[in-house]
Amino acid sequence: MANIKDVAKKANVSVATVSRVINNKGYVNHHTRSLVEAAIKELNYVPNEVARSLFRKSSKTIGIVLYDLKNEFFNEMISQMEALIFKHGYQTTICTIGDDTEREKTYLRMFKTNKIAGLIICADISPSGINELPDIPLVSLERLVKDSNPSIDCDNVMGGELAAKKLAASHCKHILQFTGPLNLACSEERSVGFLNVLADFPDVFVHSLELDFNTFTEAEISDFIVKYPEVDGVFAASDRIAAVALKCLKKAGKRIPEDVKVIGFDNISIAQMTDPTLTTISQPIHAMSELATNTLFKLINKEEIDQLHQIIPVELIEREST
Amino acid sequence: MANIKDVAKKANVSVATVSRVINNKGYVNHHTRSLVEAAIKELNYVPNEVARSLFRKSSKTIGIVLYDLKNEFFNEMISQMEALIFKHGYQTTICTIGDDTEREKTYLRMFKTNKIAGLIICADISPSGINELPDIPLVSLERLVKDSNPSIDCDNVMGGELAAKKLAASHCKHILQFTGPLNLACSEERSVGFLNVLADFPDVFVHSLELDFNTFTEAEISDFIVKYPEVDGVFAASDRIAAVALKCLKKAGKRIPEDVKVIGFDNISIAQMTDPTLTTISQPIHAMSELATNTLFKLINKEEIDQLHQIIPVELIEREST
DNA sequence: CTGCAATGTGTGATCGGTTACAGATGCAAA
DNA sequence: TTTGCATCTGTAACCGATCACACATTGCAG
Repeated sequence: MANIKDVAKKANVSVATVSRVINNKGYVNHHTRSLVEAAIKELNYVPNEVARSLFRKSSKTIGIVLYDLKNEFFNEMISQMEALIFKHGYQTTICTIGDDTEREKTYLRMFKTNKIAGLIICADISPSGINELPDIPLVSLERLVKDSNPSIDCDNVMGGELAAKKLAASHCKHILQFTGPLNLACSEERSVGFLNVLADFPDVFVHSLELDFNTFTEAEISDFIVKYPEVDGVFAASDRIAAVALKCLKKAGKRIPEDVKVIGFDNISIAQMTDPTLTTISQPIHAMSELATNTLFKLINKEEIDQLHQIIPVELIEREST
Repeated sequence: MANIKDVAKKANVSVATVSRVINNKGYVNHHTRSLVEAAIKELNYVPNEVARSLFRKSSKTIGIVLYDLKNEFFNEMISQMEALIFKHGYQTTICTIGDDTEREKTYLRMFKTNKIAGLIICADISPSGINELPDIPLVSLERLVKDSNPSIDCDNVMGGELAAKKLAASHCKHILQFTGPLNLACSEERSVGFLNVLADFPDVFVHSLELDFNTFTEAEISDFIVKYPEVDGVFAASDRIAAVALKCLKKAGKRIPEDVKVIGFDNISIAQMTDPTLTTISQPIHAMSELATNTLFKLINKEEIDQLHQIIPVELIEREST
């Protein structure tokens, strides 16, 4: 592959001049410029980004840190962000950390030594991981990392409230709530919003079961459901949980929505494939991804950020299950 | 951040010696080594990968090219591959190209200038894109790119055959087949295998509808289904299509599996969330991802590859829908 | 005691760019 | 005529590593 020296030689100029042409920076005589451009074309020259990154001390890549890639919700997010990152002329590198702090540490080190330009974090970083965070622009999405970094979250409390209002308005009296892990802010907030609203309805009973978003089983859900045969309303912290609950309820002989109303959370595609389709709280994935990406690039370009912590409203999408 | 010179200065040695220590290469006196190691620890030094990449003319990153990120099947693949790539000490960068050849071209150029070490392609590359492919180790997964590159595919023909045998054994006579785009080898092969087997059953009728994996609609499917009220078997080229077909059949008053047997393809998580759960052809995602990644690293390390084009057998997973 | 191999270390070129600085030219204003 | 500024271009340092090569020193066989 041709390099800048080859181009300079072919065009009979110095490498500095070639550099000026390709970066459109500084003075270059019109005629010289066309000579250089001809040489570039002829040699099919493209500048070596690695060399540029070395000098710049920053490579044009953005890292996205995730718990895993198995959640459609996060996939949708990456998809949006990758498109925007590309538009800015950057590469996207992904990294899943799961619960492996060793891996988390290694990945964060890798990002550091690879001089990535920015980081979007949609995962819980361990305390030791926080110390390893590279000193580069960083925004957190759906999971607050550090108070000093910009964050984008959906209004989880509002989501819980909307679900509660809906079930209350449908005269549900015996409600089962399937929460996510309550040590996660998002799960906790959904539950708080939900319970707060229902506290105003003294004749409504709520029973909650805490589940792991990824490893919950059908048995856990169905065992819980059989304990409460009088159930007439369900709120689940994710559509996946809701879909499984729906199935268990049907197996238990319940008709949806006549006997039991079901509300999920996320509005992923599964919500439209269940039978009946699932009423759910929709997180504005597109808006959130865009905000996260744009905020990151503002940081990178040292532009002013109007609001450090942003909370995006959610929406209740009504379908057949209520 | 400290660099190799700082370490050299602190340890009172030359940069070459430091380099020898961190790369464990060449002769280094035991005592000198510990001096250097102490300096490294004290300065919290980590080598700059960008500088290394520049010299090596290759960065430790692997690119994965996809059509998009909205398919759970491919997400599962990326997930597996990312884990393996990480184990090899490499980064993973992802790139979705959709049908945008301009974007495809830009991304491939980016990979070239960023000196990525290898490429895994799970998407259809346009003819012009083929010319832009960087001259680096490359394997194609689920989509043959060039005959000269290693490829890994599942046995789509076998998948079609298994489905056909199952439906035939269940005495289905009026079968609807929903294929993927027939210009894609994978869709075509599934259909060929399916029809080949059924050709031996003169009393079986098959009607086929070609769908796009991503943009198919419920209306398309339901319109097709109402045309054939005598339907008693369905084979879909993906679980998503099968899930929607299942729903349409139920709406049309069919009982599954009593009236109609349904078989999908992929064995993604949706297949277990439908009601009834979906019988499907399982692609060994794990084995395929592992093979693809390992083959790529064999290429990178210039090891021998035993078989250029590999075809992995599939398996029929029987659930409630048959 | 010599010679050669193994061990240990440093110098400087190199990877492929960017850019500070210096030097040259031309032209307008003083 | 001199000064000053804008335009244009090249030289060389620099980004942070690797490694070929040169040059010691040491140990051991002959």
